[in-house]
Amino acid sequence: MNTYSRSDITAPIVAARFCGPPSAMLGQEKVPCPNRQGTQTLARVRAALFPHLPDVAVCRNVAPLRRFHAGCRGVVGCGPSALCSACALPRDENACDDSTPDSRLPTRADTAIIGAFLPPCEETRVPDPAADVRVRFAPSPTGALHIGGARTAIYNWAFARKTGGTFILRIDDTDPERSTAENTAQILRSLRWLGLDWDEGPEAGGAFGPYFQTQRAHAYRVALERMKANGSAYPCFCTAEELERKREAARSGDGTPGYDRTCRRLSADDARARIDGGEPHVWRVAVPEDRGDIVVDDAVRGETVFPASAMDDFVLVRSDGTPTYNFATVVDDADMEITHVIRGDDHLSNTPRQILVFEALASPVPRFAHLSMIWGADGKKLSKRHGATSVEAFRDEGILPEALLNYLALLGWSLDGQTTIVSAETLRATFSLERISKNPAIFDAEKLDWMNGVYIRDMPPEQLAERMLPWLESAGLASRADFELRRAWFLALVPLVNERLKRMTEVVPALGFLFASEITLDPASVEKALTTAEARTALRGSAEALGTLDRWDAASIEACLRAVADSLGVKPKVLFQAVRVAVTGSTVSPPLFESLALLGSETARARLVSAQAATAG
RNA sequence: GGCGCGUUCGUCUAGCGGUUAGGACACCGCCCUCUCAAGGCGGAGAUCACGGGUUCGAAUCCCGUACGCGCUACCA
Repeated sequence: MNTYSRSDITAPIVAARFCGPPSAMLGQEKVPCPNRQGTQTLARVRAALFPHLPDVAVCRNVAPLRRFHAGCRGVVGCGPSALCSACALPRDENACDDSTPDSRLPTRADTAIIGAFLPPCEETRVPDPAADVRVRFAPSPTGALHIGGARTAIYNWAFARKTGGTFILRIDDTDPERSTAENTAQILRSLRWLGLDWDEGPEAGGAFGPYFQTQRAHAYRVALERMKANGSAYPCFCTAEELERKREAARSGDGTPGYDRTCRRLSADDARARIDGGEPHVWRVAVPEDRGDIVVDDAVRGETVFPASAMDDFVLVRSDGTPTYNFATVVDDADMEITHVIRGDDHLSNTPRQILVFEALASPVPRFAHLSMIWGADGKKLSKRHGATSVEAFRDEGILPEALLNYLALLGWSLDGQTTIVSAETLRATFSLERISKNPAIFDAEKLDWMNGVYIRDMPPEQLAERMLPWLESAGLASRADFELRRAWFLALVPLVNERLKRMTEVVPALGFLFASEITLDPASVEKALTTAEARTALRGSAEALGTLDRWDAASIEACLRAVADSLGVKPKVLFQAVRVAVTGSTVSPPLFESLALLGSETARARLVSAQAATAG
């Protein structure tokens, strides 16, 4: 492992590819690029604005904030990953710490502020979206991961895997009231349970962090500075009451609601004076006057056009300094170089607003793909009333992760219209944005159950046995030690149930009679199969005959019982049902002879006897 | 109110100008069978929301209408 310490920094000057005004340039040199073949042009620039810094160079369009050790504060834009440009050592997240910033080096905020004053770079990097896909799933930890979010995560993951891109997990925890660490933990757990792995994000690290919005305050500050500098953001001092009044007026008026841009007309001096005077204010985007209609080329919906006139100067930063959602996500997406935004339909109307911010930041606008919502069976928004909605609830109700993944993947996406069983492997090999459907979908729990059954049936026996154990354990019927001790016996359980289970929760009711020492006979079953004199005779005959068996296996038991039925003149079916109820407690059970074989001769005969006693009177 | 999105069997979907509108779940029937399942075979189920166009021809393209949903916050 490569280690790194602050003293390893030999040059106090941070260099990067330079594209600022020549007057600011102190020197220029071509150096070998540490990250790829060839050279890059480095420049040294006097940043007069930042006297506490040494000579600094930045390029605003070459991803100025990327790819350096967390503690290095370096700047570079050259290829994905590999070396830290400030120390030229391989990046190793764990070896760096960000706790003691070096005052000689520009902070991230500094570099970006400088960038804002520089003209656009001639060599704007044109990302090739096909070659370098970066997608993100950005849940808000205000609750458990629900199936809508899970589906969004699945699509993002599948798309990243299919394209060989990067899947990023980011936590949108800007709502301090409702965001909890436990929710975050649960979301990570749910994603992992589904088999989704992320390349960057919590517990995975990555060069574009931090991945929690609450830790990204500086990024929002920097972005706002840039927007202030290029005139795309302005302070607004209007009070809530004033705004409310304006909204009312607009709503009853010509039908173009939104902020009336009063404060946009303030002079710069005026605004500065009021800010300096401590007057509370928010920051708004200045939607360009000459901006034409905004078209969103959505991968799912095609081109949708939003009239620019409908865009008002919405708030970017609240009066308490925190960013609004539409600002924060864009800053994050821009900083993290997200190429494709795959998310819920409810954000489609926000997209033109966000595009405006991307443009103001001079960042490439990602491709969008908006997914339709998932509804409950009644066509209403999914809620507790519809039963399980969180991933963990499905887990607890005996749904297999691969089944939930499969079901959710097909709820809004199709491979070919025929295929219904899609493994994670085929998903990651075949997923495409083009085959996402536009229609909202209603969640069909019955189909999920069917699919779960398919996965249970198709599972290798050893694996099913293994997966059944936790359910038996939590019911107090078996233990791990038990399982290890009698592996063959547990394995033999599988064929009894694998064709009969829809959910893993059914394991215990289906197999309980094989574990419990005592069983209770289901009254309705007794009524149906045990009340006749014929049935009691059958039980007695069966108990006796089985006692003489020297081979205790399914075939022998079957032969024996058929012989008993024959000699007693009782219909085999009648005898079997009587025995079934006596031994399993119910008219519905796994196959009788196999069940008896696994139960053991002793217990089986004991139950036949006690059932006679129970029904005698 | 304004803007945007959506509408193919009960449900999920295929379809991208010419199909008997295909598949899956659920449902019904038959077969198999020691119960329940699973499996096999078959069936019913969609005037492609509605109304206009364009076209020789439209579920597919265009325009309206209806209904549903989203956004229109110093929510996310």
